[in-house]
Amino acid sequence: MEKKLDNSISRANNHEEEDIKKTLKDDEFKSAIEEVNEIKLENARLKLLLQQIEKDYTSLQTRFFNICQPDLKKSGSPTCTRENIADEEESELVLLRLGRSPSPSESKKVDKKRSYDKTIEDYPSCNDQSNDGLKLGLDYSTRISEPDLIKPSNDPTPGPTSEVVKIVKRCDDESVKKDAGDDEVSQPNVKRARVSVRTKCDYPTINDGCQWRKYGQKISRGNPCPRSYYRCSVAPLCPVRKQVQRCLEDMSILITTYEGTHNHSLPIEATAMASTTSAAASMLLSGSSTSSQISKNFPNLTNISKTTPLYLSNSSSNPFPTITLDFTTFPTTSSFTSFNFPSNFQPGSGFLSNSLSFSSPESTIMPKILGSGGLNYDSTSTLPYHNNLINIGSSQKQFDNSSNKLKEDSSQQALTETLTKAITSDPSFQSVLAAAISSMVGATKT
DNA sequence: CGCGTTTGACCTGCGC
DNA sequence: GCGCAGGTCAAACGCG
Repeated sequence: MEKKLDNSISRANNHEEEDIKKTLKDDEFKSAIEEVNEIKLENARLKLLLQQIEKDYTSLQTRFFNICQPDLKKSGSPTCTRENIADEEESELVLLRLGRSPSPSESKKVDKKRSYDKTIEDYPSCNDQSNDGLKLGLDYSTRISEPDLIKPSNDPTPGPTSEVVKIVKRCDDESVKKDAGDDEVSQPNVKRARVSVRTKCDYPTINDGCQWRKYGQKISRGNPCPRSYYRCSVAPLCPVRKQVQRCLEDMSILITTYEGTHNHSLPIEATAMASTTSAAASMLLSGSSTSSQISKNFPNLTNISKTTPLYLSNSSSNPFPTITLDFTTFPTTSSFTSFNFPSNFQPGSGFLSNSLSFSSPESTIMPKILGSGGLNYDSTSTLPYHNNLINIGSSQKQFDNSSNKLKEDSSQQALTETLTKAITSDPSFQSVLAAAISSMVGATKT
């Protein structure tokens, strides 16, 4: 009897406990839900705050850089730290390298020069090319099969377009030896690459967006037109130089030869030309580690320069590898808005023969290009380095008039795959594409 | 007055 | 070693 009572009592107690537990759990659950909701709200607030901070940060970066740039230019003493500059560049700027960096000997020379020239150490933000700022690296290494190297240059068949890129490559054995003895053995040619640009221009010089200061003029042998020497005046220590000379055969043609690497951020409007010359220089240098290697890779280049009209009057004595870009079909009057890589690069020479055509500055928006199929890289070609056409811009003539029109109908996925394949398989394409993108970014920003 | 251009002198590398 | 040619320097000059 007692047992029964005990059992009933204990049962009642258990029941009570369960009820209590249940209510407690409900309360906990409710409070937990409330807590979670609060956290969610807080999270949303924080997200908004973070977005606001990011926005402020970006705008401050822009303002800060705008303030820093004139300071750099005027006083020559940077008012911003290297980290700041790097951060600024990362968000705002494209640092373009033409493939030349000051050699130690040049640095010494600079030290001896004019009093207002500060030492490179005084100029960390300009000097340090390995900083973390956003740079447009245009390095590329060729993958040429041995038969290609040996392939003779007996067939200087011009490319499909009438525009001619004359690749003038002189590999003076002496300079090669000298370069090999240099401190910068790893990139002996890099600092000597020159890009010559031929344009029809009525003005004394083309407006490439950069600021230049004339420091000399000389009448060179074989051309009565004086050659003018310009230095980049954007930064006091910028080693980039350009020579401007009228073409002897056609006075309306202006030959502008760029040499060196901008060690500073470039104005947006200067990126188009700088990226073009960078890409050209990269193609010229083509990843060969030594001058002799380049000489071996491109045995036909001397023949090309001899068999085609050559407008570098000093080409015979020019010890630097020079690539000449012919833009004479695009009259260049005020600014350099269109440029073209003609397509007569000889596959056997190690240069890819892609034709890069930017025909309109106003349609240079990357998503549009990718989305519209305006950019076409035919990866199905049996010769992946031969006659591939890249057509970027609003003008669809080239695109429509060729069999490439079929590509318009291909699916977006196929296009993406093709692009991916093209980009990953061809380093040259990467460098050209990088130049294209940077110039387009510049065009869209302006 | 500051900045850019002009121009003759000088430096350097290369070929003979 | 010498001469030539390309490239650079720096004082003079001009312009706004």
